[in-house]
Amino acid sequence: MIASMSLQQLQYFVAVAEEQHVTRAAERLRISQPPLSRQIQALEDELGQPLFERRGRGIVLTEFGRYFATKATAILDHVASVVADTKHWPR
Amino acid sequence: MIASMSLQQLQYFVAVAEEQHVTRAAERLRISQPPLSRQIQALEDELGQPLFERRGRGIVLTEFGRYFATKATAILDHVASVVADTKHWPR
DNA sequence: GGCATCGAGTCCGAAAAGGTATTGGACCTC
DNA sequence: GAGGTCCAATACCTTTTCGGACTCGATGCC
Repeated sequence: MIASMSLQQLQYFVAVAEEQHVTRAAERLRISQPPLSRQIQALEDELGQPLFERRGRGIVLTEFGRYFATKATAILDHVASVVADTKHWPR
Repeated sequence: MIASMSLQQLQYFVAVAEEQHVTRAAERLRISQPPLSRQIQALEDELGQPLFERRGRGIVLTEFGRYFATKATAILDHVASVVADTKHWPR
């Protein structure tokens, strides 16, 4: 079992990582800021280490966060390509 | 956006595909049979085509189902390897 | 026909996700 | 250095989703 990690969490995380800004990412994702903050925290709990440094005003990716962002992006790309492939079935 | 497909759905589907039996898969997944049937239906709805043929007693993978099972397994393996990698951070 | 098997349908309770309002800390300006 | 602003975190509540118990309908077996 893959713990409880979800694709949605990965999408949320990548959005925040790209924006480097929770509130802007929330707008992009069309949800409000608090649930997004909570999902990021939940993901950090699952991974056992922080993805962002909290800095009074704003957040910054940790080194681990940058590493994980590339992994998360790869997974999402993989899923997207599978979904795209299934559109062309039967081939 | 990757629609609403979830890793859990993929895990559920792969379990059913391997068992070729919803009730047994449900036992393996430690959930009851009705929610599992519903998740499979939801996945079929998202994909727009059936993964199994219903045969009064039991189910059988469609050709598309077999194809998608390989894709789903690959995604889950990918995710599992990423999770495993993160355990070894920093490296 | 009678019975066992198995997935689907129904209904309800539990858990998870999302929203609004607010707080607390940090930076900036004057 | 006090006030204002920005931004994420927290508290609290609502809504949606997920899971469980029970049942039904269909099928295969004797």
